[in-house]
Amino acid sequence: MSVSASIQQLAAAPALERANPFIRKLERLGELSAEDRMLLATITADVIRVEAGADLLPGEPTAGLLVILEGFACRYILRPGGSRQITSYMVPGDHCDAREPLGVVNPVGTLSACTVAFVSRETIFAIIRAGGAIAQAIRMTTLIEDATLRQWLVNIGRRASDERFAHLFCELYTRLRAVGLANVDSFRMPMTQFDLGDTMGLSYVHVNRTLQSLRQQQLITLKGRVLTILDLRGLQALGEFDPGYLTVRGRPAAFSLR
Amino acid sequence: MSVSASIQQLAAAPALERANPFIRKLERLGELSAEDRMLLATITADVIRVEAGADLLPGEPTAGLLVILEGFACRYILRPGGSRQITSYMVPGDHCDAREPLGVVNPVGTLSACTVAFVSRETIFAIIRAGGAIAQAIRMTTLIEDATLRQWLVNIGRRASDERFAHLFCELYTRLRAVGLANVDSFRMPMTQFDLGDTMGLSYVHVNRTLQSLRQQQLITLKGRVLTILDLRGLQALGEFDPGYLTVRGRPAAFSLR
DNA sequence: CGGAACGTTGATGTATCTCAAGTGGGGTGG
DNA sequence: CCACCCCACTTGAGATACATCAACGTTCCG
Repeated sequence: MSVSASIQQLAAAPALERANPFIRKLERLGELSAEDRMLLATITADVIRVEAGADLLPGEPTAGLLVILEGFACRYILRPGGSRQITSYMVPGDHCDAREPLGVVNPVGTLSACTVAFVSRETIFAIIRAGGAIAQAIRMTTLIEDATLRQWLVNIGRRASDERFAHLFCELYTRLRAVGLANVDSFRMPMTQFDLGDTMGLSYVHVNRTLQSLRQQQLITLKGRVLTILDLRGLQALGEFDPGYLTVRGRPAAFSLR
Repeated sequence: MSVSASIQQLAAAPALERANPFIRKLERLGELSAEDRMLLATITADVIRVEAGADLLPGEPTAGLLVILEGFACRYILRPGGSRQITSYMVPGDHCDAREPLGVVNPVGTLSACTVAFVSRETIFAIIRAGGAIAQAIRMTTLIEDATLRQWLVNIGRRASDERFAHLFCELYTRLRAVGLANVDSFRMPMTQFDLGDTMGLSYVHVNRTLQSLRQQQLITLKGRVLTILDLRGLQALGEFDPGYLTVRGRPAAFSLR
């Protein structure tokens, strides 16, 4: 063993924390202590690997929190006729409540192979009860999710197809950058055009034509599931994208009503 | 003063509670004690009257909770070009957080004249902290709102215009019945066809034609801002409406992650 | 009685859907 | 290593739901 190897080993724990997108996300939303980060690393250490196109819920009946560590998942609703509406994307670092307290289920499916952690109900309740920085950060995520959902409503309800994708790509770019999963101008986007259609309320044929239009407008390239943003300003302008809804304003309040 | 007058006075407090839609809504979502109901009546006693077309936020900078007691309001998002997307309706009994912790505002506007109560941040925080039935019920409302938003996404993203309205009318009927503001087959629906268009992502002209289609299908009548449901089963079938997302399943969990 | 806001109707344009037939690439089995 | 296959992507043509523009009717209120 060389000296450099032992140095690497010493640095291993913080490096793992940096690689854990759940920690990376939450530390932007609250002042996490070293213990908080350690705790988050511990409770998400037990992971499951699932393939693309799998349903994650209802899975573990006693589970409290489902955390995506790698890959893309989504929440969706199926219509009786079979058509599907994706209601949110879950990218690494995102989580959702694995309970179903309402009389209707909102399934979670994978859009790519995923690494997922389940945090038990008892564990997460204890953390929430303690009311520390983690609890605060998790409350912030629910506000951001709510705002994101409302933005999607504007997107689908009021914007033309190319504007919808411009907005979506800007949102994904921002979210993925926040957890270190986007390069300067590109990121991996594993969903199919079929999935994109179910996200935007469009047919997959029209998705294809819209993407071609965005390519022709010199805004993006998309090849082999890698999206490259050629003109970020242009894409933001077309999608009317303002990242404000994805970030907390100033110091987060000590309490949230949720 | 007659005897009957004093009897009426004796009965006044419970009668007021029954008339308070905030209490009526929350008591369906948690086991409120008599003290809880009294407390809710007290904290919403200080009301403001606002006309239609007014903005409610940002209004009281220190406010914690905005509660609609009479009338319809909505949350909406304006696009730079001026077009509007309504992201949720607020009917009597509904509330929202009057804070704006995110870097983007989501205004609340009235769709009719409204009676509104502001509950101070300190008051509501104390209630949330105490963790009683009221806190529990309020947490449930956020779950229901989230589920409702996702249903709207399906509505706008995947359903034809007549199906959208069928779903919306079923939802409103269910919500208004829960607070005693719908008759057996009709309720007051004060928004204009313009507002309905901004809700469903449709032009107001198409709203008008869609409503005519629903009338022609013998499903509803709509005159003078009163919607009458002629065929509830038919309307539910057309809108694929399942009220499950508006109700808690079984006994609400003692804790919610939110 | 007049005006403003809301609702209705018609004509025309267009974004998006549906149906249908390819193309391309990456994995698998022979 | 090649052939094949499957799945995603692409392209074309025709249908349609919805938007836009413009005019007119109606109701309500001052």
